[in-house]
Amino acid sequence: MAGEELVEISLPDGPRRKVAAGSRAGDVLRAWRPEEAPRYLAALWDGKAVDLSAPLTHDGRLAPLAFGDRAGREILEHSSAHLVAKALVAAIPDAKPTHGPPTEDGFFYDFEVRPLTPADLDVMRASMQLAVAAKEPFRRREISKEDARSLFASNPYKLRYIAEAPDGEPVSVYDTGSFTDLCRGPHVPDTGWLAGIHILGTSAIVPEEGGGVPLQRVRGVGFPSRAELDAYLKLRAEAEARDHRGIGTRQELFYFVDEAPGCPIWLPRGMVLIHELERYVREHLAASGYLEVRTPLLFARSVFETSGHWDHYRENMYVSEVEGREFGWKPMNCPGAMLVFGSRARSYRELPMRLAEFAPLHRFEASGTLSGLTRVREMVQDDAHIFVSEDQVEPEIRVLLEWIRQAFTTFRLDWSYELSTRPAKFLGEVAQWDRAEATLQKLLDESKVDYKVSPGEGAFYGPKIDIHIRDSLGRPWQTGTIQLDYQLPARFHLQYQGSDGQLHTPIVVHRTILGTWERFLGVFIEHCAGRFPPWMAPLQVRVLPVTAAHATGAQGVVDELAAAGLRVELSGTEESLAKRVRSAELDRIPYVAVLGDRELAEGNVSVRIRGTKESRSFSRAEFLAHLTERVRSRAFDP
RNA sequence: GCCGCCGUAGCUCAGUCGGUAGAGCGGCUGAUUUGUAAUCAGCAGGUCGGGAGUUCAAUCCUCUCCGGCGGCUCCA
Repeated sequence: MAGEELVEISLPDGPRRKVAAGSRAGDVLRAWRPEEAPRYLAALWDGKAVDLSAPLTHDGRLAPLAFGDRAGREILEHSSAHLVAKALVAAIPDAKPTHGPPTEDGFFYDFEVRPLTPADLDVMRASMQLAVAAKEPFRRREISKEDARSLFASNPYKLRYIAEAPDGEPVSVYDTGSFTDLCRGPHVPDTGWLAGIHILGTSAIVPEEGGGVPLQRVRGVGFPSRAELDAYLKLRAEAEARDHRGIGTRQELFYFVDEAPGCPIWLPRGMVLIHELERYVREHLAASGYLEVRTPLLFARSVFETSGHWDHYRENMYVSEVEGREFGWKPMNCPGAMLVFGSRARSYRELPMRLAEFAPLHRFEASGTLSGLTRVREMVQDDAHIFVSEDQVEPEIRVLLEWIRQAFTTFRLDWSYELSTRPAKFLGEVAQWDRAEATLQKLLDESKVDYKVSPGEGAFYGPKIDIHIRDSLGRPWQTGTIQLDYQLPARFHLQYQGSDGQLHTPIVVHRTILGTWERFLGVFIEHCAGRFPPWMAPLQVRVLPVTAAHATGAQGVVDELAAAGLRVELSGTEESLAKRVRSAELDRIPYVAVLGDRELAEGNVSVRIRGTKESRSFSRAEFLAHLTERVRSRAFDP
């Protein structure tokens, strides 16, 4: 071994080291920063993630990866998936592992195996903990494709991956104790790194390709330590406490009955939320040249045949038969808007013609997809259809993008954009689609926002820009949408007379801003944890007289605030003040005003503002001014 | 729709290894008149999601239907 070759390794921030060729990445990193090395779980070698045990055989750049790095986290999640596979195969030997990638916030591993029971998971958890304690190394081996084929002879999924690997090159496998998995790697050094592994659940999935054999997916998260897992589980439990379904019940906003699955029953307090959203949107409509219409909920089948819904959306529609004639419950407002535009001759002077409609829509969503308010069968959109000429498309959409920005900022939501393009089932011509997609893309680029492109996800009549917001558990939901449609106006034979005297077909921009009241509120309730901004709060002020002797004086304050249009109520005095304060706090009421001898003598109110423990003294006039300002400005916090 | 789990009082949940059920909160009544997150006492609420089967007996076991939850797929 004398006279061994040296290779030059460049480390982050510049230092270079000459080390023996074949030195392990982990050893070089440890020599470089011994105190931080225990956090390193893998390495980047010339930009490619490798095991710490990877030999460095040529000159190159080396950098450490820790759990805090995106790539490092993915390696740990992926290694956790391996540990799940090891545990599951140990528990159920004929299980066939398929693949187990990291995801945005964890990992999953899919298996061809009988449905898993909670007892299976208990067995797996115990076996995983044993493996963690044993610190079993992830040992990489490179073997020929032939050897791999015989090793995985009983697993068609692995055989397919082997077949897809380049010929003539070895494939890598990793041994973890007695378990061997085909895998490109890299992995954490040993299972001791997976002390924070946790199975979140299992579900059946139908693989995209393959012969329709359902697979069982085990989902989980991995952390380098138990403490980090506990912190994650605590955050998750807090997120679950914000679940809009629980808040809806506790605050009596809405509920569901078995007899109307997917159709929320809105209670008086929930209706306040809807009315405030409507008011908010209508203010914008009034300021932006919209006209509001109302069109039928039921249309004869022929209308939907014209619109294309009958061919393209029928499986999601409710249909009724009356006097032998088929009617469809509208799943969208577009057909009605088309009829309104076509109800008489139109001039270019009427464009852009912006028709808004807040009508109940019915969509038959598959039973398994329903989910509280976020996925329902009866919904109301803040919908509008804007009829424009070709040169009005871009300015109109620019205004919409700006309105979306403003609206979601008001609600302090994080939103993201998605550009969805031509689906497999589509109307019209490819060239027109391409042009429409290019227009939307250009406008998004121009507004300098990040967006994701989702090929094939467009509506059947046109491409769209969708807005997504996330619920408390991080699940994304589509809300606002801007859809560019060259198809429906033509199908409805809509025309307007241009300044050139010729007849032209208008283009339609379908758009919602908040999406549907239902889904928007579902997500927003979780976002604000039921602590609604004062302008939305079902009850804005509760006035608490200290004793019955103060009730009359308190009523005066209630009357004063109510006269100013505020939602205010007087509490009884049957319960202790402390109890009533607590109740108001639990009801998430933004302002609690206490009136006793002191306040009545001085003409003040003691106000407890939601989110603060101490009360603040206001004169009555100050309190009213404060409230009306917060409400009028639609401030997020009281 | 698919897979798994779940369904007990208005809400949150306990319980019965098969012998028709209990708590807390909420509600009602009474006493207390209260100074910023729970005053005390009493009372009323349930054919244990629906139906069928097994059994002397089913809320509990089996089947089925309905609904919910987590995923898959789909979507505002």
